[in-house]
Amino acid sequence: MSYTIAEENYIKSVYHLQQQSGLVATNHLAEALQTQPASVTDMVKKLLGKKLVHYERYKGVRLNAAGKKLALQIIRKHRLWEYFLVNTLEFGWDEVHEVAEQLEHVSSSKLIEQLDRFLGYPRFDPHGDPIPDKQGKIAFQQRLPLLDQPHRTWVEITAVGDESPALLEMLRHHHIQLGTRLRILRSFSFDGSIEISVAEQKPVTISHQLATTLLVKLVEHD
Amino acid sequence: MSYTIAEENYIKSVYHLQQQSGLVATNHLAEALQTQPASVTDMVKKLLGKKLVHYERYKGVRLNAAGKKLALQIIRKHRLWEYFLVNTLEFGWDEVHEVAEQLEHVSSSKLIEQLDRFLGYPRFDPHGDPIPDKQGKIAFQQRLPLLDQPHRTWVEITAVGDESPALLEMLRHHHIQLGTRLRILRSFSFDGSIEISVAEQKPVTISHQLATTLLVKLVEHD
DNA sequence: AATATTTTTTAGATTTGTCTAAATTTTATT
DNA sequence: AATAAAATTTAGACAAATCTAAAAAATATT
Repeated sequence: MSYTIAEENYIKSVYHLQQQSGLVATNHLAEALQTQPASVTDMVKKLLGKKLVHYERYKGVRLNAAGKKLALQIIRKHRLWEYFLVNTLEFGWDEVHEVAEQLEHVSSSKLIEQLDRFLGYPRFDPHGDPIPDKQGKIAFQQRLPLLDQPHRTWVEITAVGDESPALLEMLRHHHIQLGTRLRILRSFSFDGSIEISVAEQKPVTISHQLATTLLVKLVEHD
Repeated sequence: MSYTIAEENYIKSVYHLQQQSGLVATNHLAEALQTQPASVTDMVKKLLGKKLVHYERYKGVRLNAAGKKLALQIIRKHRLWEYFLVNTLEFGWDEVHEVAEQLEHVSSSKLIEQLDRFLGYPRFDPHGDPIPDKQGKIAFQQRLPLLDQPHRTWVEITAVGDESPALLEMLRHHHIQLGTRLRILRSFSFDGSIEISVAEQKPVTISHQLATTLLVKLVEHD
């Protein structure tokens, strides 16, 4: 079975939206896909016909097993291409999404296998999101809000909240990227900013807004 | 301006066909694109509307300057991807065409720039066809039929006639690839086969059929 | 030159994915 | 519980790219 680009985009959106809401509402999907609710109803019926979703009129839509499997394959392709663009072609973080949206619809299992191999079977994309493997299996990694962590505890950045150029610029300025180790030294109640120590360097202060975009895992430090 | 995949495929086909015939006939284009003549007429009118071709009813179609420029950009993408697939992802020669057909329609000038850079600005694809540069300029290289070359003259393989798995297997067997230097030692009138010496090795005999697929340039040998 | 054949175009239909406007169902409010 | 508001679906239309069948033009043949 092969699917159109439109179908693949719907499946991907349903996957992402149902992570939060369980059943996905027509309007919600229309908003995400920048289209009209009536168009969504039409397409959902097609996906139902292709046995990729569960659907009840006026209730909402969600992926069945086949739909989830397809979604994971599309997400795999998207994230592998993002990894390629950033790590091989030296794209900035913030420039990859649109291109990966196109590349993810290229259909060739050999292409994806070989790309995965060439890249060294990466398990996380440049934003810290997991790359499903060939079987659709997703590696788990902690993604705890940095701000919830106790002071002086060493953590490692595992993901970032968004992929805007502005955030990228900010993180580059502080020499922070995925994998960077740091710990909170203190926090200021005045503006919610925090003082952190990045990888043994001398402490710097970052804004509350920046801190909220950072997700971390706990690490033992030696 | 941006173009649909169908439009790009038509432009590419017209480009290739007009290399031979000047004006491209409707049936000829239909044959190349595996579609009906009526569909070709429809699309050619669209391309005329977009000012990419010259067209006169019942006469034929050919690219104007804008159409040629577009065709060269598409061909550039196709051949860069083929080079990538063979040299980076270790595809066989014969496996790249279909995938490159899809990749060539991904639209991102940064992607192509960076890919070109990553690959080291190659000027010829894995079949020996030239890769147009950013400006659409094509490098020239001799492509003389091997069989026309005088005996004992050193030549270098610059291109191959087709991209079949069968030909690839045959060439691998003889350790012949693009860039291989060889010379004809003698030819046999019985079956048209020729004896060649590949890069100082001991002579081998190859069939007439194989010899006709090989294109070469003259080289000075020391 | 008249006729037959081939090529090309036109006319009208189909599929995919979308839209607007109207109708229907569900949910919220009084 | 009745009514208002919001969400969703249905009906009918449209653009892109294709098709088949018929008409028109160009080319070849007698």
